[in-house]
Amino acid sequence: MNRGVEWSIHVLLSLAWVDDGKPVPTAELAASYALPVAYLNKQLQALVRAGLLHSVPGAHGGFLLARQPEEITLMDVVSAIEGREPAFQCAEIRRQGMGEEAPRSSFRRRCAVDAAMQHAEVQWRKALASQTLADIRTEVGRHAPSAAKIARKTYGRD
Amino acid sequence: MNRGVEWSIHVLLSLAWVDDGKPVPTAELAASYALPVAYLNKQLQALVRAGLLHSVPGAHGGFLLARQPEEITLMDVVSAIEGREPAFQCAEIRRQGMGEEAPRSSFRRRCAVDAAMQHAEVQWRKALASQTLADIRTEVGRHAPSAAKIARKTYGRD
DNA sequence: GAAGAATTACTCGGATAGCCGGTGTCCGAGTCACCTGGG
DNA sequence: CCCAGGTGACTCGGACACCGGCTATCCGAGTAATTCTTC
Repeated sequence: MNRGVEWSIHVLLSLAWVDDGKPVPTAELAASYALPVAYLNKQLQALVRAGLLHSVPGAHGGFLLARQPEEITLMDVVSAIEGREPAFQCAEIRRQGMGEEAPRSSFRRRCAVDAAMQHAEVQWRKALASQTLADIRTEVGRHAPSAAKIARKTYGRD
Repeated sequence: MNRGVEWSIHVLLSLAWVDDGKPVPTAELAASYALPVAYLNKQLQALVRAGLLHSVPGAHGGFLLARQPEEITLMDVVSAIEGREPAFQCAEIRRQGMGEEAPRSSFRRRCAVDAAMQHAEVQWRKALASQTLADIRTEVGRHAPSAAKIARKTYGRD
């Protein structure tokens, strides 16, 4: 899985903690987690295209959440970075070879291998879609209440 | 996801259909699905290392199942080809930056982001582990009963 | 005709290139804040 | 003192290299069947 997924989730969490209406530039976000600035910016652009972030160009610009944390799921983040195509892609190799002896009707139904693999992938997607940014924010706040305050201080919001 | 996963599942299914104790060479398996012979052989070697296949060297050699189809899950196949490391790997970037201001105790518990991602991945693994080769064989046999016969004929077992 | 050894054909196994996508970097377009000069 | 224009700095956005892993291929090691020679 792409590295940008982890980066994106942490950055979105930071933006959820700040939440003062002012955009946060990539440089500050990158410094918070010791990440390469330009490459993180590339990932954030993907989040903008996916509608998760809103970008403000120009001086004192930056990024801010485009939706409420309750409306952003982990599935949204993964889809934005990794794309929406399934990891397992059936190439229908069952149709090849076999001397073309199999009757056409055999291929009416979906490939059973594909169905089984997609079923597992759906379970994964459902688990990701059921967890929102707000959920994680709450979970972190329960065991590390200082995280939010540190975030605001790091980004000079206090 | 690696192409070899799809290939492996179909090949293992074919071997489950033949099931006459005689090994099937890579060349015949590859011809069945119009796959590159040498590369398929490489994937099958991975299945041998994982204990799913048994290889017979020399003339009239080939591969045969090392376990009963009921004892081979899709998780086994995916692990054999893709490895056992999780797709999402937490780099603990939360520890970086932030000016090292966060108290050590904050990092005692596992990273919430990692926990959430791993939870989803576990759902995926459970779905894969719950489906065996025998299940898929049954499913295919229900809607395409000729598959088994064609397989045996293709590999010259009739 | 039978037995044994050499030969041949066949198959797995690992070592060796090619290529695509993720990773990382750099520079230009656009925007805002600040400074300066004039009224 | 107030305002307008110009200047500068800052940030996003897309275009340009680099690299590791998947993809693909080839050749050697090992084995079984076959053939030939000899008794």
